[in-house]
Amino acid sequence: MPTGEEETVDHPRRQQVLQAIVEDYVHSREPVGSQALVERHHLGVSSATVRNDMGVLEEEGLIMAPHTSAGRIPTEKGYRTFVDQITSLKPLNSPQRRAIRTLLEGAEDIDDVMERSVRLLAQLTHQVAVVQYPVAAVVTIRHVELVRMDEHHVLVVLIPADGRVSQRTIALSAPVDEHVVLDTRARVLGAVTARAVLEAASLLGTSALQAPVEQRPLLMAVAEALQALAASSSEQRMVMAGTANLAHSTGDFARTIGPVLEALEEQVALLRLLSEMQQDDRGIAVRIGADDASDPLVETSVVATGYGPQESAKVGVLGPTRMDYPHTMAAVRAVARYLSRVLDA
Amino acid sequence: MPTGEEETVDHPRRQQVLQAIVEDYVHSREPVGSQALVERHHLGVSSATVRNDMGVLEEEGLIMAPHTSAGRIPTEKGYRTFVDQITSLKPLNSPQRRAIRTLLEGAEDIDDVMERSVRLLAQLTHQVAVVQYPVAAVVTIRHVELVRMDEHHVLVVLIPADGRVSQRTIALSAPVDEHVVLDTRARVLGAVTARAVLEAASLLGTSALQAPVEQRPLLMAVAEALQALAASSSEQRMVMAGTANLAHSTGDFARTIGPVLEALEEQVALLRLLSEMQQDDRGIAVRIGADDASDPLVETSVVATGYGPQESAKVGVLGPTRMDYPHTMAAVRAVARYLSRVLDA
DNA sequence: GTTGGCACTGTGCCGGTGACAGTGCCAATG
DNA sequence: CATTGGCACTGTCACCGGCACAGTGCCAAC
Repeated sequence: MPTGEEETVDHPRRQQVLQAIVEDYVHSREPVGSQALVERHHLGVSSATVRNDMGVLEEEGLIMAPHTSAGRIPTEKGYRTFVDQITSLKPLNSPQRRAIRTLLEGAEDIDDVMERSVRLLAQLTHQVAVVQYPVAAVVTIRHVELVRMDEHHVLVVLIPADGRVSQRTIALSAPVDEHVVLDTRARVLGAVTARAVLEAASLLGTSALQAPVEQRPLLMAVAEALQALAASSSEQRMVMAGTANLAHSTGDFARTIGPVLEALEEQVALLRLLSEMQQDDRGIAVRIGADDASDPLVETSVVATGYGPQESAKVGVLGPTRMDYPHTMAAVRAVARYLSRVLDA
Repeated sequence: MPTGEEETVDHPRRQQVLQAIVEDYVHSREPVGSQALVERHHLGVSSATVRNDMGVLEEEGLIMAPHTSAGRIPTEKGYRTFVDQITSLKPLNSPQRRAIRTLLEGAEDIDDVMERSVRLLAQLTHQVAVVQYPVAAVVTIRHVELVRMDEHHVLVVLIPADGRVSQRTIALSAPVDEHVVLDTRARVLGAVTARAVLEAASLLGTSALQAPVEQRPLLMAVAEALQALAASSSEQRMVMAGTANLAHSTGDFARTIGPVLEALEEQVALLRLLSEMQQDDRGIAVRIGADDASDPLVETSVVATGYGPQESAKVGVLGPTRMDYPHTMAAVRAVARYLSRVLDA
């Protein structure tokens, strides 16, 4: 990096100008000019000086002008450095905090908690909110129920101690009798109750060899099912709310709403995206725009953070790149904290 | 009704004109004029005659002109009579039928069936599709599991014979011990297994009186929970897909997309709407537009039908009033039939 | 009842014009 | 050297008149 050119990062006023541009643009949705800047923010200089600074900022690729004689709007890189220079998030105001507390503490079960959190976050940020179900830690099995649906299908219901019930249907190539299912059920119950899920799965696999031959296929299948349930259990589930907020963002974004909605329906991809995002030192991950234009999430940003055990489950917000980052980050963090607290209790 | 005026319903060519207008408008999204009409559809008359017919249709409120010298577009009432005059739905073409069959028959469990159906229907119609979970008929209880979460909360898991597992957390005012939960669990299991859900609930309520006093509050609560589960079980759940298709509908509808998305998130209201719709003699219910403008679903239509036992669960499609009704109706009916078949097996 | 003809009308599409906002540059200043 | 006021330059937008166009409504004729 040539030392001859001064970096904006080391130039307080230019930083301030960038910040002012971002704030004004986010709030007005219109390109912001030098004069409007000196009026609204009391930087102690004239508009000409600001123009010079804006020229430098444009060279650095932090802002751009839609056309020759218009104001400037932040680029993705501009948002990036704006977000990076935020050191402290101002906490939510007390009515909002109270809303979070009363809402989340009134929840009845885990589904209710998820539902309420995601709605709350959507309302707080006026964006699309997503909350991933917390990962089931290593929990012990409370009960396993086998239900014979027809001669080729048996339903496995897994009830762990934490109440996060899950189920899976297994298909058998050979028909299975009701009494075989019942016998197997008894054997399974005896073997796995009070054990950890994964441990139980392998245990069943080996114990299948000592079982009567007619139970073996079913036992093997149950072991497999348990393994699958343990692996892909509810951390692959998520709830979402506030998609209607996408419609509020006018202008260009209205044209990108289609791809975004599609992306939101692909929950698998969305979950992957959330878990791949790297949290920064503030404990919040912010993804701004997309690297290539083929990405359905062009012009949209994601603000996310973890919560729960090891912050492994994600809670996040998705909206246009032109969003109120400080507020969104504060809201996401607040909801994540309350979620962690509620789940811990 | 004055016999002097002839009703369009009894006037074959006017019906034909209405039909042609609807078809052209749905496909072109532009007001359709008299000349274009005689060119594309071979009605054996001149454009002037068609103009006369259109005049009558407009008087009857079936079509309207956006302004003096433009073509006509159907009104909601126009769509209504258009839909009503459809007597037979032409079945889907064979690739589409094959797609339905292979997709639905490859499903693993009930959730998978729902998920696949709704995606399929969305893709088939290019609209938003919704599928309600089939109502649990009067099924017998396979198993009930009680899990003590903390001293004030117990999770009730209900496993009916049809595999439609459901759960509910109950809150107790007085703390409850682990061994009380276990004892109660045994009592509940003995009392309710193999009984119908509702029957079991009332049974528990009465038998609570003979139980040890420390079990009574829990027993009562469990009875309540079972009752609630039976009433509001999974028929209150639904899946949805294709919201991105809302964005494709350009023009005015783009402005109505916000309220529609909001309405879609209010699943309770949506389910109520679906079940309140009256199926006609073809077995399909079509709601066109909203009666009053305050309804979020202005300019949107719903095509729905029932499936499963007594056609009690609903499957439907939601889109702009300007939609391809015959095709949508055919697709909805086809998916509903395959759903009924798959669930029956 | 149907048809050709014709006047009428609202819309969309130019091309031109003026107000406006905001820039870039320059010369002057501390 | 950073800052400043001044000024010419330049895209955008809104407005306007004219014009082609699509489509209607009406009428007289068949």
